[in-house]
Amino acid sequence: MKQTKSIATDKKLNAPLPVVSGLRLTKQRQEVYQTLLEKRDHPTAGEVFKRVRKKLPTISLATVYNCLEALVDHRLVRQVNFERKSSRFCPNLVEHGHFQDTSTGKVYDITIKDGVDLADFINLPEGVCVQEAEINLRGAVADS
Amino acid sequence: MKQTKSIATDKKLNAPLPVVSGLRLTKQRQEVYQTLLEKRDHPTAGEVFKRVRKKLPTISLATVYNCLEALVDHRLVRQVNFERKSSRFCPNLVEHGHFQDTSTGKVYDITIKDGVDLADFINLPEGVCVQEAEINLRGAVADS
DNA sequence: CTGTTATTTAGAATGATTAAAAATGAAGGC
DNA sequence: GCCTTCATTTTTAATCATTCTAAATAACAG
Repeated sequence: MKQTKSIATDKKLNAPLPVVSGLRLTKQRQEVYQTLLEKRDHPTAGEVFKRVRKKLPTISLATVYNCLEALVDHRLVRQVNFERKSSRFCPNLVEHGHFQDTSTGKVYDITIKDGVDLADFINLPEGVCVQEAEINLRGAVADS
Repeated sequence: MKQTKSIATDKKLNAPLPVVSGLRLTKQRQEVYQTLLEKRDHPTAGEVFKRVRKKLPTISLATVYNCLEALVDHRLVRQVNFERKSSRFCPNLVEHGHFQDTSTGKVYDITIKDGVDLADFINLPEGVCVQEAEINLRGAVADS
């Protein structure tokens, strides 16, 4: 029984920031990452700052920006931009798009149909190699 | 001979800004719109400002922003955003996406295959009505 | 444990965009 | 065509998110 709660599991719960070459492990980065995992509502840097401060009251906003940048650079987090508003951050690494409800501003992940490839629906010019693809939708949600 | 150069033709060449309800016709708006039509390289507001000043040397940057906003609001121009960089502007009203060459920063229109619909490749949740769709790609172009 | 080097911090600086207020000009009615 | 009204333009200042700077701190290697 005790065995079922393995160290590995604990690590996964409390320190899930993967060890990646070139990314030094700091408590700020771990907490920022943990915060993104805990509530996947696509928070802005300012929102992440507010949440992380509950655990690390002395963290600075610049550090939150630094951490988010490091996580994005190392492909552990995706940065989502809608219309030059504040960037939002998303720990979902599965290829997906985003939908923003124009009345609430809330952002939701949109999954892509299985087996669909970019080249299936857009005309890519010769010789281009797509490194990042962003699909951002905005619209209304029927209130139910 | 004089007749062949009709008023209608002149208007089309020099004042192609469509008359749209609620959009008052000003020389600033006409020139901004004309500038976007003349060189479809997705200029930023600052770039538009530089170009328009050649025709209207007294126009202000704020006016360029105002004009672009008016054109976008009236759906005569599309605003294209890549990664919180300066917005770019595009007079192509046909549904299309954009590709940015990461080495030059240049932005190109990407056409969507005929008859393809959003719902064909993404899973849209029940009750959502998509009002705007943005497809932004970034990558490299093989030099030839 | 110690040195090296990246990271964090606080604060200032930047850059794109927007706002405010006064001056100007477009469109409709006479 | 002229007047009136209200939107638009202009200049300037302000805002906002984000980035930079320099000093203090903390990871990680050895």
